[in-house]
Amino acid sequence: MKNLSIEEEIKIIQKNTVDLLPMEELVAKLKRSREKGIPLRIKYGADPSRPDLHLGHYVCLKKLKDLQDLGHQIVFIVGDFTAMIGDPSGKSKTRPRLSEEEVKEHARTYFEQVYMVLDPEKTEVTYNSKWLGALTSKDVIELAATYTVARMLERDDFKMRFEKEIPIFIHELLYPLFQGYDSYAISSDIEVGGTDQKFNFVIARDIQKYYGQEPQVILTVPLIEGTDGKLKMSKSYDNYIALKDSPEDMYGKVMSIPDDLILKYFKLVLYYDDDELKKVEKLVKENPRDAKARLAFEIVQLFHGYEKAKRAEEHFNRVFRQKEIPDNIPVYKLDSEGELLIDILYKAGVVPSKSEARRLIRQGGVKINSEPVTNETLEIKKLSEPIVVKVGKRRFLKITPE
RNA sequence: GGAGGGGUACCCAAGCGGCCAAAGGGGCCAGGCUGUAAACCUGGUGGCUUUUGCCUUCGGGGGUUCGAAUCCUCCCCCCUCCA
Repeated sequence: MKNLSIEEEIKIIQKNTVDLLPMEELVAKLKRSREKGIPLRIKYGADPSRPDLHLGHYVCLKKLKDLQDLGHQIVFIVGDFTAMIGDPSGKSKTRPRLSEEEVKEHARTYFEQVYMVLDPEKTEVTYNSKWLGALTSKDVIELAATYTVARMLERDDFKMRFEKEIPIFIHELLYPLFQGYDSYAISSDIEVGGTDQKFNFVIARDIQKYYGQEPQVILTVPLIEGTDGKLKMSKSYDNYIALKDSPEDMYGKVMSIPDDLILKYFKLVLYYDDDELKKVEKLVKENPRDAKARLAFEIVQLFHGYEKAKRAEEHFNRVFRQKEIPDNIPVYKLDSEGELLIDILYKAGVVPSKSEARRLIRQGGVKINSEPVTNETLEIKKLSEPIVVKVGKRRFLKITPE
């Protein structure tokens, strides 16, 4: 990697980014890094409020991996202090603040997932409570004096909330400043994040300058839409594909994305280059379903390996294309007295309430051995052999005689 | 500190004494058509109950009333303008 030209290195860094600026500063940093043999410090801040990392995070992690492979130093900041504030970025609401215990717990599971992509040996990890917790009121006031309210309110999400008369709390205005202070605290050379972070990154530059430090370069990666194809992938929209999803779930979720997202996923998740993308584009036009199946396979393979991807694919074809029954389904042992079907579904946790079970039956969404159930009050009595109940498209329950 | 507007189900939003488990839209779920795509059509969307029905819900507490999301009162919260 060391014998790349700066142009080549920049090309790698630039791949799949939205912003990479200012370019001159990046060039200067890279040059100096080479001359002095000191890697650049790459900041990645994580708010440990949601331990489930998804493909949206992956796009970012992959970029960090590029930089790590180029020999730069990833500095991973767990925002344990800022998590107690709640990042207002892209939010329409104030985020709940986390307790210290929650943060610690979340941070642990966070790393498990991060190290699916990054090399733990080469990743520096730190917590921002280390320096933010040490600031005195006087320090905080000094920090707050670096920015004006008007500039802070220029931000899209604040502006939107302001216009829609949704509350903005003072602590939320402080958030970008603290995040900027993080950059100063670790001497960040480049900060990496989604495009929704751009504003925070820009503020960080000002703060670094204020404290007499060379400002960081800003690198943003695109946000990807979730399985609904509309909103950005996020746990709160429940449209995410988690890195920890089972191979089967992951495969199925990819298959449910809208067609016009296929190419984007190939590009951002699988990192296809332009030539490869052209071929995929052709396939998408000719046969979108196959293109998506390939996408699903390759994404599962990326996180779970070939064998499991293969199995996930077979599972999908069997259950959803041939409408057969999957092999691993929950089992419910029937009471010897016999029980109402709705009670069984409720007790087995297949439906959240008995009313829900009733509704589903009424609408033909419940099948026993492929036959729709029409009787809401169907009672399951002694069985000579197990029966399989299908609820909706993907919920199954096997009921066995005692 | 003053004046005004507002808080309704997952979200937006109507209702402003009984016909309100609460219009409409979005989302979501199920069915149809499909490729677990999109679009479209149909139905559903608090809980319990076989139907009747019962219970809990309209920021929170008290009250008026045969009866309250709707009226009164106190409290909490949000927004706007003025200071």
